[in-house]
Amino acid sequence: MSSFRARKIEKKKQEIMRSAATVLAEKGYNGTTMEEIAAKLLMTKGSMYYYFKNKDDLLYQCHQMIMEISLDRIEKVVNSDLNPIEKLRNALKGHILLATSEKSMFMVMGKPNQNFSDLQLQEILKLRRSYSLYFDKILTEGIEKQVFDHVDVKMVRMIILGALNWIQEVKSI
Amino acid sequence: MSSFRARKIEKKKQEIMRSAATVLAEKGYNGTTMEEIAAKLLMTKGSMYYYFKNKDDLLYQCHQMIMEISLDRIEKVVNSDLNPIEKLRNALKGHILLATSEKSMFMVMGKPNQNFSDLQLQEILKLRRSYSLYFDKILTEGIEKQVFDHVDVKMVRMIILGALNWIQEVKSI
Amino acid sequence: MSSFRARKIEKKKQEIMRSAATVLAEKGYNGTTMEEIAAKLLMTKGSMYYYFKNKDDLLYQCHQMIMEISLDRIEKVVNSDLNPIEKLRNALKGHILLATSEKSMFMVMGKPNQNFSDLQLQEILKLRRSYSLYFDKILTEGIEKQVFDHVDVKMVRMIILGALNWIQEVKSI
Amino acid sequence: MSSFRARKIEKKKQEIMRSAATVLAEKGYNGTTMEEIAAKLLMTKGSMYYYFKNKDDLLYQCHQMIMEISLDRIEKVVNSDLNPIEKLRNALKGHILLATSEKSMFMVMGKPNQNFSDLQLQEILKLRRSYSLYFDKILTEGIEKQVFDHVDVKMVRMIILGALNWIQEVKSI
DNA sequence: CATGAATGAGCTTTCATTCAT
DNA sequence: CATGAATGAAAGCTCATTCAT
Repeated sequence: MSSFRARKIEKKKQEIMRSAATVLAEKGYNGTTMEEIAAKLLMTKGSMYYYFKNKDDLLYQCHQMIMEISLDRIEKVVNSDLNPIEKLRNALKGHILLATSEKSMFMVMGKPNQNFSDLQLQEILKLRRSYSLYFDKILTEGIEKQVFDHVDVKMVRMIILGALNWIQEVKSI
Repeated sequence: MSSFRARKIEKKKQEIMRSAATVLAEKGYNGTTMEEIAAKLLMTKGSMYYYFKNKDDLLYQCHQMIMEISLDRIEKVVNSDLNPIEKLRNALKGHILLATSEKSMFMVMGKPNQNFSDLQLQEILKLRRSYSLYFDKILTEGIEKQVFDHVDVKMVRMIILGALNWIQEVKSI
Repeated sequence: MSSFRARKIEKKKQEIMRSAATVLAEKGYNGTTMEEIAAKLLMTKGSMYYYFKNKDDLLYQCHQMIMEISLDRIEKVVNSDLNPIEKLRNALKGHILLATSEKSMFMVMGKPNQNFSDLQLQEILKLRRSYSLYFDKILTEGIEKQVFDHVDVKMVRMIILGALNWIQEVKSI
Repeated sequence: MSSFRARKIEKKKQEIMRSAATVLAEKGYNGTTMEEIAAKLLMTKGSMYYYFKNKDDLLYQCHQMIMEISLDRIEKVVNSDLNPIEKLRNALKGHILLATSEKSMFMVMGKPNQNFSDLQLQEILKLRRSYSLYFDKILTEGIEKQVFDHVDVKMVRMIILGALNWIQEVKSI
C-alpha cells in the first residue's frame, strides 16, 4: 500500500522535477545550478538532496518521467483500432501536444547526459528505442495495408520526428 | 594589408576554433574547459587568451565562422540562375554537406549561449535570420514560378531544416 | 529514587553509546555521522537528540562511560590485599580484557575531541589522570616493598600502557 | 634530467606536506580543511590543487614521504656491521628521533585513511610491512647470535613499537 | 517520544582568468 | 608569444541540528 507519506513525497518530487526541467531546458545541465532550481521552489539547496541523490539523479528521473508519459500515450494510440492514417495523425498530435505542454520536460531529453551511469544510460536508450518502435509500427502497418507508400521506415520516422523537434525552437506562434 | 603576422594569427585562431568546436559540440559550453581545448592542441590554457579575449569570445567566433561559411554557400546558390527546384536541391545538399563535414562546428550553433553579450547575441541572430531568409527566398521564388505548391513558407522552411537537423543525431548510416 | 522511566532512558542511552562507539572507533569523530549511528539502531537521526544534547555530548558520555568502568576495576585491584606483583598482573589483565571486550569504546578514547568544551575536557583529563595514578600507585608500592626495581614510575607506566595500546591495532591473533 | 622547475615543484610539495601534517596530526583527516592547510602557508585553497589531485592524495603522499625516510634510515642500520644490540639501539634511537623531530608527519601515519583507494592502501601497507620486517631482522639476528633471549619476534616487536608510539602522546619532557 | 522534513553552514573541488617571467 | 603558477568565485554535496506533527 503506497502510504499517504509515500504519495506526498512523490508529489513533491514531481514538483521539483517540473521546476528543474524549466531551468534545465533553458540553460542545459552544466549551466543549471541546484541552487537555482531550489530557489524557484522557495526551497534550499540542501532540501533537494532529501529527494534526489544528486544532480545526475534529478536529471535522470526527469528523463524517465517524460518518457513514461510519452510511451503511455503512444501505446494507447498504437493499440487502438483506428486506421494507420488516423493513428499517425493521433501520434503526431500527441507528440506535439506533449512537446508544447511539457515543453521544458521535453527539451531536457535533448541530449542524454554524459554524467549518467552506464545503467542509467541504458535504461534511457531503451525507453527511447521503445518510442521509436511504436512509431515504426504505425508506419509499417500503414505500408502493409497500402495506405502509405513503400518508404524506408526508419528514415521517414527520423525525418518526421526531426521536423517535429523543430517546434521547441519556435518562440512564439 | 593583412601582414604575414596577422595571417599567421588568423590561421592559429581557426585551428583553435576547429578544435574547440569538437569538444564544445560533444560536451556543451559549460561542460567544456579551456584546459581541455588547449590540451588537444598541445597548448596551455594561458596561451589561448592571446587569441581570444575569453571563453565566450571563443564560442562566439565559432558561431560566426560557421555561419559565415553557411551564408557564403547558400548565397551563391540563391544568386545562381538555376531553377527553384535545383536551387532547393543544392541548398539542402550544401546544408547537409556542411552539417556532416563540419559536424562539430555545426552542433556548436545548436543553442546561442546565454553568456553572450546582447551585442553578440544580436549579431548571431542576424546571421541566423539571414540564412533563413535565403531559404525562404528559394521557396518563395518556387511558389511564384508555380513549381512549388502554395505553402506557408516559414512553416515549411522550419520543417525542412528541422528534419535536416536530425542528421546530427544519427551516429552511423 | 530513579524512576522506572529514568532507568529505561539510561538503558537506551547506553545502547546508543555502545553502538556509537563501534562507528566512532572505526571512522573517528568527524568521519561518523549521526545518521550512521542511528541507522545501526534502527532509529532516526532526530530521535538521538532526545537522549543526547548533541554529537559532542554523545562522544563525551562515551568517554565518561568507559573511563568509569576502567576506574572501577583498577580501583578494586589497587585496594585489594594482593601483593604488588599480583596487583600489576591483575591491572594489566583488566586493562587488556576491557581493551578487547569493549574494543570500540576503548578506541574512542584515543584522542579527546577538540570540540569538547573546556569543562568537558577538564573532566576527562581528570579521570585519565586518576587512572594513571592508580597504575603509579601499584608501581610505587612495588618499589617500596622492593619487589620491583627502582625505576622511573611515570616512564615505566607510559611504556607499559603504550605497549598495551598496541593491542588495538592487532586485527587477529 | 629533473629540471630546475621539477625540483622547485617538489620543494613546494614538501613544504605543503609538512604544513599539512601539522594540522592533520592535530585534528585528524576529517577535522582538517584544505583551507586551513593553505592558510598556514599563506596560500589559497585553490592553489593546493595545483600540487595535489585532492585531499586524499595529499594525505597519501604524506604517508609515503615519512615512510620512505623511515625505511631509508632503518635500512642503513640493518645493513651496517654493528652487533645486534647496537643495531637495535640505533634503530630505536632513529625511530624516536624521527618520531620527535617529524612529530606531525609521524602522527599522520597513525591510521591509514579510509578514503584511500585500494591501490594506495596496498602501497602503504607494503611499506609498513617492510619497516616491521627490518625490525624483525634485527631481533632474529640477535636471537641467532644468542645475544637476545629466544622470544616471539613479532610479539616483541609490537610491544616495542607500541611502547615507542606512546612518545607522541607526551606533551613535554 | 519518535520522526519526516527542512535548513544552513561548511567542506571539497573545479575552472576561467590573470600575470610575472 | 608562451607558460607556470596562483587566485577566487562558484558549484555540488554533506550533515548536525531543529521542529511541527
